[in-house]
Amino acid sequence: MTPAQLRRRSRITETVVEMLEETSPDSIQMRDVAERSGVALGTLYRYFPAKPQLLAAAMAAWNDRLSQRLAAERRRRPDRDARAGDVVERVVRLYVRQMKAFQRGPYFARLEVELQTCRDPFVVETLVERSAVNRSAVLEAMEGIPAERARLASLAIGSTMLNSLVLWTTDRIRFAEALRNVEDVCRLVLSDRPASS
Amino acid sequence: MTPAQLRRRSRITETVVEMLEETSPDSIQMRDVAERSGVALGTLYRYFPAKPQLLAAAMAAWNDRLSQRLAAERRRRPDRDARAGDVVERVVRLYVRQMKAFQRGPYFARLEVELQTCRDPFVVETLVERSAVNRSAVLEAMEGIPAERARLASLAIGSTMLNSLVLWTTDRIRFAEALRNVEDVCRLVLSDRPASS
DNA sequence: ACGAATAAAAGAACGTGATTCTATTCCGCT
DNA sequence: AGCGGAATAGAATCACGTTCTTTTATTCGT
Repeated sequence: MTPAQLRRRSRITETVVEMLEETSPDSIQMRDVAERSGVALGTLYRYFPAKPQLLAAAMAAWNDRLSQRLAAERRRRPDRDARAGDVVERVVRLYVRQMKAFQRGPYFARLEVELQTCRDPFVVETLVERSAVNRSAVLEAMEGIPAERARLASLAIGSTMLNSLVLWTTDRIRFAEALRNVEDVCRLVLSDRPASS
Repeated sequence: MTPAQLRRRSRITETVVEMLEETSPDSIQMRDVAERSGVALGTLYRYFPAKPQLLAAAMAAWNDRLSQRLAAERRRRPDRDARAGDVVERVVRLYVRQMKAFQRGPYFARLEVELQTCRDPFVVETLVERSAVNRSAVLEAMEGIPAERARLASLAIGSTMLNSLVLWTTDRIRFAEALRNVEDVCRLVLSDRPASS
């Protein structure tokens, strides 16, 4: 892929990211994406053979942007590092950060849900990659917890986060409740609790 | 609603349930539903103003059928009652049963996921109703656990179940793993565990 | 620097499936 | 009998993703 092509490609995904800041994934049309990113419809389809793949790529771009911001933040304030504080605190911080990002970009939350439930193999592939990256961050924050238990805990927390996003984006709960769900489940699965709490 | 209309309505939903036994929700077409249930397309739309509502109604019908079967089973084998065994056992039994039902009807699993992420207010309404019914069954099985903790536990387990269904239906894990996820999370959130497990 | 190849542009055309509309016929009721 | 609300049958509409066609740049090997 030539540099010009890479530029074109990322111009497209950036356009979609911009659009997702103000509209929902399913009201974004391929035509509009092509137009707004100054590319012909055929070209758009050369780069992204189907809409879900385009959206998945945009989601990945958004994610990368956030990771970079996170890394920069860490350099500035090492006290918020994934190693600061006790396990529960660290993990909560990690997930709360993700939730807050979704709060700022509700259409990204919808998209996340849509992609998670998407059967397109290409999309699944990008999901698997993203979850691998994510897993390592979570396991880092859970350092000190036995592997099997960490796996289960992150499954439970991740599932709760996704479910809370679903409930939030379908107006069944408010964002504050969604956030609290995630925090509470973190504590539930991570804290050693006395035999009768 | 006249009895004839009730009959017509349930003939439609039964047709959809039948179809869901062999095809995925999105390859079910409104035309076919109308035809197979011996009703005109316009009539179908009179009863169900949009496809998701029809699917939601079918899901509800399937659910009811299962609950009835469950109730019958209980009458026959009281040892499997929601009150038999310790808490963990009871809750596990409850969720495993649901998972197995989805295993038998994989397209219902897909539909469940699709409905959960659906924004149509009518669909959300039926979901809320179903979750209320479900909540009471879960709380019954969790008798003896403090209310707040029970709420959290069922949130975590329910979320894990949904997420596992998603992972399964998108071929990211096998059914056995999905099942194990749910069981393991049940144990994780329900058992009192020693301070260093 | 020249002529294939390959990529991009521009936009028309296609296809699918949900939804809506129209004209007609049927039923239950008084 | 006769009125009004269902139901029928099926055509018509519509939105959008996807594909195709034609024309115009680029790229690249030599």
